[in-house]
Amino acid sequence: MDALELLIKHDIKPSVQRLAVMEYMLTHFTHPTVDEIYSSLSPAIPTLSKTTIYNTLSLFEEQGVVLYLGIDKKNARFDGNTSHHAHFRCKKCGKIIDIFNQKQEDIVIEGHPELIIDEVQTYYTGYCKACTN
Amino acid sequence: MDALELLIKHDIKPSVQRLAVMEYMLTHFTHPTVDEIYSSLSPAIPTLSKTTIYNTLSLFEEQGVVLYLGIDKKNARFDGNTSHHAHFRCKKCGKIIDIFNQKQEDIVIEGHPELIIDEVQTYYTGYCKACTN
DNA sequence: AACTAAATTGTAATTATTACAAATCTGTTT
DNA sequence: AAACAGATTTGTAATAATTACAATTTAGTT
Ligand SMILES: [Mn+2]
Ligand SMILES: [Mn+2]
Ligand SMILES: [Zn+2]
Ligand SMILES: [Zn+2]
Repeated sequence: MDALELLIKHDIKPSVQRLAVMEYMLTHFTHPTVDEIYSSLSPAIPTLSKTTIYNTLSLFEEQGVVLYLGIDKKNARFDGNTSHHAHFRCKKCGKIIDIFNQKQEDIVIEGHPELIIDEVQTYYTGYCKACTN
Repeated sequence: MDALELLIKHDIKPSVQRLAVMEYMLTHFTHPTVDEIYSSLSPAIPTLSKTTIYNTLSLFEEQGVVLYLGIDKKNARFDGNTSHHAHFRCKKCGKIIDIFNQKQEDIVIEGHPELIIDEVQTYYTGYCKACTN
Protein backbone atom coordinates (compact mmCIF):
# COMPACT_ATOMS: atom_id res chain seq x y z
CA MET A 1 0.00 0.00 0.00
CA ASP A 2 1.53 3.30 -1.04
CA ALA A 3 1.19 6.74 0.53
CA LEU A 4 -1.59 7.99 -1.76
CA GLU A 5 -3.82 4.94 -1.26
CA LEU A 6 -3.26 5.05 2.47
CA LEU A 7 -4.28 8.72 2.76
CA ILE A 8 -7.39 8.23 0.65
CA LYS A 9 -8.39 5.15 2.61
CA HIS A 10 -8.22 7.25 5.78
CA ASP A 11 -10.20 10.19 4.35
CA ILE A 12 -7.20 12.49 4.19
CA LYS A 13 -6.98 14.82 1.18
CA PRO A 14 -3.60 14.17 -0.37
CA SER A 15 -1.70 17.44 -0.65
CA VAL A 16 1.92 17.61 -1.71
CA GLN A 17 2.99 18.10 1.90
CA ARG A 18 0.82 15.30 3.29
CA LEU A 19 2.01 12.88 0.63
CA ALA A 20 5.62 13.75 1.39
CA VAL A 21 5.15 13.18 5.13
CA MET A 22 3.24 9.93 4.56
CA GLU A 23 5.85 8.72 2.09
CA TYR A 24 8.54 9.53 4.65
CA MET A 25 6.75 7.59 7.38
CA LEU A 26 6.39 4.57 5.10
CA THR A 27 10.09 4.48 4.29
CA HIS A 28 11.57 5.44 7.66
CA PHE A 29 10.47 3.22 10.51
CA THR A 30 12.90 4.92 12.85
CA HIS A 31 10.19 6.59 14.96
CA PRO A 32 11.27 10.06 13.85
CA THR A 33 10.71 13.36 15.60
CA VAL A 34 9.01 16.37 13.99
CA ASP A 35 12.42 17.94 13.47
CA GLU A 36 13.84 14.90 11.75
CA ILE A 37 10.93 14.75 9.34
CA TYR A 38 11.11 18.48 8.70
CA SER A 39 14.87 18.48 8.12
CA SER A 40 14.60 15.59 5.71
CA LEU A 41 11.74 16.99 3.62
CA SER A 42 12.65 20.65 3.74
CA PRO A 43 15.29 20.61 0.95
CA ALA A 44 12.88 19.06 -1.56
CA ILE A 45 9.98 21.31 -0.49
CA PRO A 46 11.72 24.60 0.34
CA THR A 47 8.53 26.41 1.36
CA LEU A 48 7.65 23.71 3.89
CA SER A 49 6.76 24.95 7.36
CA LYS A 50 7.38 23.10 10.57
CA THR A 51 3.84 23.93 11.63
CA THR A 52 2.64 21.88 8.68
CA ILE A 53 4.55 18.88 9.99
CA TYR A 54 2.86 19.32 13.36
CA ASN A 55 -0.56 19.79 11.73
CA THR A 56 -0.06 16.85 9.41
CA LEU A 57 1.11 14.41 12.05
CA SER A 58 -1.71 15.50 14.32
CA LEU A 59 -4.22 14.81 11.54
CA PHE A 60 -2.57 11.51 10.68
CA GLU A 61 -2.74 10.45 14.30
CA GLU A 62 -6.44 11.36 14.57
CA GLN A 63 -7.16 9.32 11.46
CA GLY A 64 -5.13 6.42 12.78
CA VAL A 65 -2.58 6.36 9.98
CA VAL A 66 0.38 7.00 12.28
CA LEU A 67 0.99 6.31 15.95
CA TYR A 68 2.16 8.80 18.55
CA LEU A 69 4.87 7.46 20.83
CA GLY A 70 5.42 8.95 24.28
CA ILE A 71 8.55 6.92 24.90
CA ASP A 72 10.91 9.88 24.56
CA LYS A 73 10.96 12.49 27.32
CA LYS A 74 12.22 15.24 25.00
CA ASN A 75 10.28 14.97 21.74
CA ALA A 76 7.14 13.44 20.37
CA ARG A 77 7.89 10.49 18.12
CA PHE A 78 5.77 8.96 15.40
CA ASP A 79 5.42 5.51 13.92
CA GLY A 80 4.16 4.70 10.43
CA ASN A 81 3.68 1.12 11.55
CA THR A 82 0.29 1.06 13.27
CA SER A 83 0.22 -2.68 13.86
CA HIS A 84 0.41 -3.93 17.42
CA HIS A 85 3.98 -3.90 18.70
CA ALA A 86 5.99 -2.65 21.66
CA HIS A 87 9.06 -0.40 21.77
CA PHE A 88 12.46 -0.44 23.40
CA ARG A 89 14.45 2.75 23.96
CA CYS A 90 18.18 2.67 24.66
CA LYS A 91 19.16 5.04 27.47
CA LYS A 92 22.60 5.57 25.97
CA CYS A 93 22.15 6.06 22.21
CA GLY A 94 18.43 6.90 22.23
CA LYS A 95 17.58 4.44 19.48
CA ILE A 96 14.04 3.08 19.52
CA ILE A 97 13.66 -0.55 18.50
CA ASP A 98 10.47 -2.38 17.53
CA ILE A 99 9.49 -5.36 19.62
CA PHE A 100 7.21 -7.66 17.68
CA ASN A 101 6.02 -11.18 18.46
CA GLN A 102 4.25 -10.00 21.57
CA LYS A 103 0.93 -11.42 22.54
CA GLN A 104 -1.86 -8.96 21.72
CA GLU A 105 -3.00 -7.13 24.82
CA ASP A 106 -6.62 -7.71 25.79
CA ILE A 107 -9.12 -5.04 24.85
CA VAL A 108 -10.68 -5.50 28.25
CA ILE A 109 -8.46 -5.27 31.30
CA GLU A 110 -9.03 -7.98 33.88
CA GLY A 111 -10.62 -6.38 36.92
CA HIS A 112 -11.58 -3.21 35.02
CA PRO A 113 -14.50 -4.04 32.74
CA GLU A 114 -15.69 -0.43 33.10
CA LEU A 115 -12.76 1.06 31.18
CA ILE A 116 -12.98 1.60 27.43
CA ILE A 117 -9.55 0.91 26.00
CA ASP A 118 -8.60 2.68 22.77
CA GLU A 119 -4.91 2.04 22.78
CA VAL A 120 -2.12 0.15 24.53
CA GLN A 121 1.53 1.08 24.42
CA THR A 122 4.34 -0.88 26.04
CA TYR A 123 7.68 0.86 26.47
CA TYR A 124 10.87 -0.91 27.49
CA THR A 125 13.91 1.06 28.60
CA GLY A 126 17.48 -0.15 28.91
CA TYR A 127 20.63 -0.64 26.85
CA CYS A 128 20.93 -1.95 23.30
CA LYS A 129 23.54 -4.37 21.97
CA ALA A 130 25.83 -1.66 20.62
CA CYS A 131 25.80 0.21 23.93
CA THR A 132 26.51 -2.79 26.15
CA ASN A 133 30.13 -3.42 25.05
CA MET B 1 7.59 2.19 55.70
CA ASP B 2 7.57 5.93 56.25
CA ALA B 3 9.20 8.71 54.26
CA LEU B 4 12.32 8.99 56.45
CA GLU B 5 13.12 5.29 56.40
CA LEU B 6 12.54 5.13 52.67
CA LEU B 7 14.94 7.99 51.94
CA ILE B 8 17.64 6.57 54.18
CA LYS B 9 17.26 3.13 52.64
CA HIS B 10 17.87 4.69 49.23
CA ASP B 11 20.90 6.74 50.32
CA ILE B 12 19.10 10.05 50.12
CA LYS B 13 19.90 12.64 52.77
CA PRO B 14 16.59 13.62 54.34
CA SER B 15 16.20 17.38 54.15
CA VAL B 16 12.98 19.15 55.08
CA GLN B 17 12.11 19.54 51.40
CA ARG B 18 12.91 15.97 50.44
CA LEU B 19 10.93 14.60 53.35
CA ALA B 20 7.96 16.73 52.38
CA VAL B 21 8.05 15.54 48.77
CA MET B 22 8.51 11.91 49.79
CA GLU B 23 5.71 12.20 52.33
CA TYR B 24 3.49 13.68 49.64
CA MET B 25 4.27 10.85 47.21
CA LEU B 26 3.46 8.27 49.87
CA THR B 27 0.06 9.77 50.60
CA HIS B 28 -0.99 10.82 47.10
CA PHE B 29 -0.98 7.98 44.58
CA THR B 30 -2.59 10.22 41.99
CA HIS B 31 0.50 10.36 39.75
CA PRO B 32 0.94 14.08 40.39
CA THR B 33 2.74 16.64 38.24
CA VAL B 34 5.54 18.88 39.50
CA ASP B 35 3.09 21.76 39.72
CA GLU B 36 0.60 19.78 41.77
CA ILE B 37 3.28 18.78 44.25
CA TYR B 38 4.64 22.31 44.41
CA SER B 39 1.22 23.90 44.89
CA SER B 40 0.37 21.48 47.65
CA LEU B 41 3.61 21.87 49.61
CA SER B 42 4.25 25.54 49.00
CA PRO B 43 1.90 26.91 51.71
CA ALA B 44 3.55 24.88 54.47
CA ILE B 45 7.08 25.60 53.19
CA PRO B 46 6.80 29.19 51.93
CA THR B 47 10.42 29.40 50.74
CA LEU B 48 10.06 26.26 48.61
CA SER B 49 11.28 26.59 45.06
CA LYS B 50 9.85 24.74 42.08
CA THR B 51 13.39 23.94 41.01
CA THR B 52 13.77 21.98 44.24
CA ILE B 53 10.77 19.87 43.25
CA TYR B 54 12.40 19.14 39.90
CA ASN B 55 15.75 18.38 41.53
CA THR B 56 14.19 16.22 44.21
CA LEU B 57 12.05 14.14 41.86
CA SER B 58 15.01 13.71 39.55
CA LEU B 59 17.10 12.42 42.45
CA PHE B 60 14.28 10.21 43.69
CA GLU B 61 13.91 8.72 40.23
CA GLU B 62 17.64 8.00 39.93
CA GLN B 63 17.56 6.27 43.31
CA GLY B 64 14.48 4.30 42.31
CA VAL B 65 12.23 5.63 45.03
CA VAL B 66 9.73 7.11 42.59
CA LEU B 67 8.77 6.25 39.03
CA TYR B 68 8.64 8.66 36.11
CA LEU B 69 5.54 8.25 33.96
CA GLY B 70 5.54 9.39 30.34
CA ILE B 71 1.84 8.72 29.91
CA ASP B 72 0.88 12.40 29.80
CA LYS B 73 1.82 14.44 26.74
CA LYS B 74 1.85 17.73 28.63
CA ASN B 75 3.60 17.12 31.96
CA ALA B 76 5.89 14.65 33.60
CA ARG B 77 4.07 12.57 36.18
CA PHE B 78 5.47 10.68 39.13
CA ASP B 79 4.45 7.60 41.04
CA GLY B 80 5.39 6.79 44.62
CA ASN B 81 4.36 3.21 44.01
CA THR B 82 7.37 1.57 42.40
CA SER B 83 5.91 -1.92 42.30
CA HIS B 84 5.11 -3.44 38.93
CA HIS B 85 1.83 -2.13 37.57
CA ALA B 86 0.40 -0.59 34.42
CA HIS B 87 -1.50 2.69 33.95
CA PHE B 88 -4.67 3.83 32.25
CA ARG B 89 -5.22 7.45 31.22
CA CYS B 90 -8.68 8.77 30.44
CA LYS B 91 -8.69 10.95 27.32
CA LYS B 92 -11.57 13.01 28.65
CA CYS B 93 -10.86 13.77 32.33
CA GLY B 94 -7.12 13.03 32.28
CA LYS B 95 -7.26 10.81 35.36
CA ILE B 96 -4.58 8.16 35.59
CA ILE B 97 -5.66 4.85 37.08
CA ASP B 98 -3.47 2.02 38.38
CA ILE B 99 -3.84 -1.35 36.71
CA PHE B 100 -2.63 -4.10 39.00
CA ASN B 101 -2.93 -7.88 38.73
CA GLN B 102 -0.96 -7.93 35.52
CA LYS B 103 1.47 -10.71 34.84
CA GLN B 104 5.02 -9.49 35.41
CA GLU B 105 6.73 -8.69 32.14
CA ASP B 106 9.76 -10.83 31.34
CA ILE B 107 13.17 -9.28 32.00
CA VAL B 108 14.33 -10.78 28.72
CA ILE B 109 12.28 -10.08 25.61
CA GLU B 110 11.66 -13.10 23.44
CA GLY B 111 13.66 -12.69 20.26
CA HIS B 112 15.86 -9.98 21.76
CA PRO B 113 18.28 -11.60 24.22
CA GLU B 114 20.82 -8.85 23.43
CA LEU B 115 18.78 -6.09 25.05
CA ILE B 116 19.31 -5.18 28.70
CA ILE B 117 15.92 -4.24 30.12
CA ASP B 118 15.87 -1.81 33.04
CA GLU B 119 12.22 -0.89 33.02
CA VAL B 120 8.87 -1.71 31.46
CA GLN B 121 5.90 0.63 31.33
CA THR B 122 2.50 -0.22 29.91
CA TYR B 123 0.14 2.66 29.17
CA TYR B 124 -3.51 2.21 28.31
CA THR B 125 -5.53 5.07 26.87
CA GLY B 126 -9.31 5.40 26.62
CA TYR B 127 -12.32 6.47 28.64
CA CYS B 128 -13.00 5.89 32.32
CA LYS B 129 -16.32 4.90 33.89
CA ALA B 130 -17.30 8.47 34.82
CA CYS B 131 -16.62 9.72 31.29
CA THR B 132 -18.56 7.01 29.47
CA ASN B 133 -22.06 8.03 30.60
C1' DA C 1 33.58 30.52 65.40
C1' DA C 2 35.51 29.24 60.96
C1' DC C 3 35.35 26.18 57.32
C1' DT C 4 33.47 23.00 53.66
C1' DA C 5 30.37 20.61 51.00
C1' DA C 6 25.79 19.90 49.92
C1' DA C 7 21.26 21.61 49.20
C1' DT C 8 18.13 25.17 48.03
C1' DT C 9 16.61 29.21 45.84
C1' DG C 10 15.48 32.60 42.22
C1' DT C 11 16.09 34.02 37.84
C1' DA C 12 17.18 33.50 33.19
C1' DA C 13 17.67 30.56 29.16
C1' DT C 14 16.10 26.90 26.37
C1' DT C 15 12.99 24.63 23.57
C1' DA C 16 9.02 21.84 22.10
C1' DT C 17 4.52 22.77 21.05
C1' DT C 18 0.38 25.57 20.09
C1' DA C 19 -2.28 29.65 18.55
C1' DC C 20 -3.47 32.39 15.01
C1' DA C 21 -3.98 35.43 11.19
C1' DA C 22 -2.36 36.20 6.52
C1' DA C 23 -1.30 34.03 2.26
C1' DT C 24 -1.81 30.39 -0.95
C1' DC C 25 -3.93 26.65 -3.18
C1' DT C 26 -7.96 23.70 -5.02
C1' DG C 27 -12.05 22.92 -6.93
C1' DT C 28 -16.57 24.89 -8.30
C1' DT C 29 -19.78 28.25 -10.14
C1' DT C 30 -20.93 32.02 -12.89
C1' DA D 1 -11.72 32.94 -17.84
C1' DA D 2 -12.90 35.41 -13.61
C1' DA D 3 -14.96 35.19 -9.17
C1' DC D 4 -15.81 32.76 -5.23
C1' DA D 5 -15.53 29.60 -1.04
C1' DG D 6 -13.27 26.47 1.68
C1' DA D 7 -9.36 24.03 2.89
C1' DT D 8 -4.49 24.07 3.51
C1' DT D 9 -0.15 26.04 4.33
C1' DT D 10 2.91 29.35 6.07
C1' DG D 11 5.37 32.46 9.27
C1' DT D 12 5.46 34.56 13.41
C1' DA D 13 4.33 35.14 18.01
C1' DA D 14 2.77 33.16 22.37
C1' DT D 15 2.82 29.50 25.80
C1' DA D 16 4.71 26.70 29.05
C1' DA D 17 7.52 22.83 30.77
C1' DT D 18 12.04 21.97 31.83
C1' DT D 19 16.96 23.02 32.50
C1' DA D 20 21.09 25.84 33.54
C1' DC D 21 23.38 28.30 36.71
C1' DA D 22 25.16 31.44 40.08
C1' DA D 23 24.12 33.22 44.59
C1' DT D 24 22.45 32.10 49.05
C1' DT D 25 21.46 29.20 52.77
C1' DT D 26 21.91 25.09 55.52
C1' DA D 27 24.16 21.23 57.99
C1' DG D 28 27.94 19.05 59.69
C1' DT D 29 32.97 19.19 61.09
C1' DT D 30 37.26 21.04 62.79
MN1 LIG E 1 7.48 0.91 15.96
MN1 LIG F 1 0.63 3.98 39.57
ZN1 LIG G 1 22.17 2.06 22.44
ZN1 LIG H 1 -12.53 10.12 32.61
